[in-house]
Amino acid sequence: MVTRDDVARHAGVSVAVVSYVVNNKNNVKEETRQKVLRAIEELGYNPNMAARSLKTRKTNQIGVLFNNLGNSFETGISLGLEQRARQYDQSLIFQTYIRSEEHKLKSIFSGRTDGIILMGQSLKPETIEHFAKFGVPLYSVLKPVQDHAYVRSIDIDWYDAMLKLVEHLKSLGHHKIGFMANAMHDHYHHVRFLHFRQAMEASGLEFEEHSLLQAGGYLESAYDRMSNRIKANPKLPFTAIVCAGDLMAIGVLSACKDCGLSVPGDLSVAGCENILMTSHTTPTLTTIHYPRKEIGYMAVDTIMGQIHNGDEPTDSTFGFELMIRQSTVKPTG
Amino acid sequence: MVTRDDVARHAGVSVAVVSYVVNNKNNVKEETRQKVLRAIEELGYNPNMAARSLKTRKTNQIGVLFNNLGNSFETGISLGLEQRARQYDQSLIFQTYIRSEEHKLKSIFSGRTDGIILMGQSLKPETIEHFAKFGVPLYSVLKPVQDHAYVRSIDIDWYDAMLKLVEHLKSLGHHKIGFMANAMHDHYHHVRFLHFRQAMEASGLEFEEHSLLQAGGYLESAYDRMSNRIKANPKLPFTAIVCAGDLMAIGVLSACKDCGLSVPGDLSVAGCENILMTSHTTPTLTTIHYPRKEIGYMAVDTIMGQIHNGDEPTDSTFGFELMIRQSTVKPTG
DNA sequence: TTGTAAGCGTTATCAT
DNA sequence: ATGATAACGCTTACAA
Repeated sequence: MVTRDDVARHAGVSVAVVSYVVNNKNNVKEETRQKVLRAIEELGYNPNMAARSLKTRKTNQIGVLFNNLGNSFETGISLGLEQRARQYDQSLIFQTYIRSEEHKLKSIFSGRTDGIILMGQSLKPETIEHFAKFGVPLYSVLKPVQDHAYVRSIDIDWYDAMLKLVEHLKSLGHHKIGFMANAMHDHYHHVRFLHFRQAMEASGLEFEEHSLLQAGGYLESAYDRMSNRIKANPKLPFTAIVCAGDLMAIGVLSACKDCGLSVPGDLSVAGCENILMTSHTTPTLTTIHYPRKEIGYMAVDTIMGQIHNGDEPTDSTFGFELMIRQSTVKPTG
Repeated sequence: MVTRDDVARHAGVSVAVVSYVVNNKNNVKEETRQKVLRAIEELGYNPNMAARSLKTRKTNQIGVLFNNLGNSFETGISLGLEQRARQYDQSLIFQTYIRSEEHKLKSIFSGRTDGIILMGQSLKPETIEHFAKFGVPLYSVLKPVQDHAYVRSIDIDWYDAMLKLVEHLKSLGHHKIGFMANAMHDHYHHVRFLHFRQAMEASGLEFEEHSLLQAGGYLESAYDRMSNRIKANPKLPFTAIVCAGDLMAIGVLSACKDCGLSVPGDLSVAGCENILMTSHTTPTLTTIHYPRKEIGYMAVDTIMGQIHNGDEPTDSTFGFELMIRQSTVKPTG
């Protein structure tokens, strides 16, 4: 490892001068600067980030808490996060969130990160307050189920989105609409479910508890859940189903195909995210466009404001769009 | 921020003792240990990782170089990396690799990472030698196009895989086989392409240059490329096409559908990765199963061996499996 | 069993 | 314009 001392010695200046050059201070004679730059070049010197962080109390790293790296909805958001973070010269340090290991986050991120971006997780108050105490900003993409004063978020207006989707289905003639979501109560799908129910009510439609299908994870579990449901009783209590995640909707599509249920003939299916795949399924999938990249950008902008300017973040919502495609049509009969 | 000094003062012991306790040294009286633990608890203390890294010269962070966070093949590998890294208590710091910004990696990772896992990138020799000089191990999932003595890799045997795939198509009666890949010459698709050509030759089939379709990125660009190709001349010079990436294959499927070309009736299509989606397309996709998670595990195991035991890594290959599904059948006519 | 103190590679204050 | 030097929070001989 080449240190600043080595550079200083090599260039025949003091360690301070090397720092000045590295940090672009304007108080260094051009000649000296060149000498130092040459030394840096010759030795292949790069400042040690750990040492720098220790001294400056800035890490230039932002933590990102995933739920599932394999979910293209979440990676789509990260794509936005990553691009924007790069512009700020910030590195992202990714962690998959596992509730039973939540306490580890405190040590993992200690002195490692200037702020943390969540993806809808409802952290334990104790954890949140730990970070609050040490002034580490938390900001969430996707509104967490459990609200906490220290964690503001950016999301779309799910109530409005669900209302549009439900109204769309209703206008086609659907009155019995099912819903499929991740079973975890603190999962971000829960927010979608709550708003779906409200939208149903506002539309004068009744939602029946047995029309809620819970599936553990993503595509495969949705496929299994739907297949089993159909096999148990091919007569479904709804003519359309909304899936909290697009991957789930694709699993449902696939299950219907394999079980001989025609979509959209026998059942209309809708998703909630507009991941790329949804325009390439057969049939193409009606869904809500979630502006992943833009929201990723805004999340980074916001947390950077918190970190560098001490901005007080607020909850904000971003526009969505209802994408009507082939998977939703008038119910038969 | 609570420091070790605060804890020491609060517990009425010296700073060293706090360190002993934190690092589970066995030379601390049980009573003192309890006192310290209580102080840690009460103050909400967590060791500052930056400071610890500086002293111990271990960061417990591993860099991961992505090409595209939006590609589920790559995120599938990361899923394996992440899971295994967690077991070693290592954090992953993700960077999207951009060739024109490659030099930045040196500073970004300086003092930040104990090793770096690549995903098939051919780094510039200068960059590789920089990390070699400072003893930062580099290890690649996916064999890079450009070989370098310092960068060993784990991958499947692409020649064998392509041979199996080509033989499968040949046995169905295909003699003209097209190939679609990312155009970048240093992209990991290139490795697949080279082995495909060898496999064609070994199978006694001729590969014609105009049967190589290059598409920039992933699903959408593959879709565009294929659509344009069909529109330009619906009579394709091949009866089957192998796509270097599954997402590309899905794009091709979609393009064929939209252009009125039937798969597998008019054209057989195969992929190379077996991402989850490939078993849910219409038709389901013949592809090569790439054991992403297992390879991710092994990559972490290997680099941990390099980091902690100074192991000399070697190139290794992992088993694959040919997944024959609906998208490849006997050519008509 | 516990404490003292040096040092990891920086930055930043204060002299010069 | 440049140079000493004291932190930053931690680990680890070595001393007590």
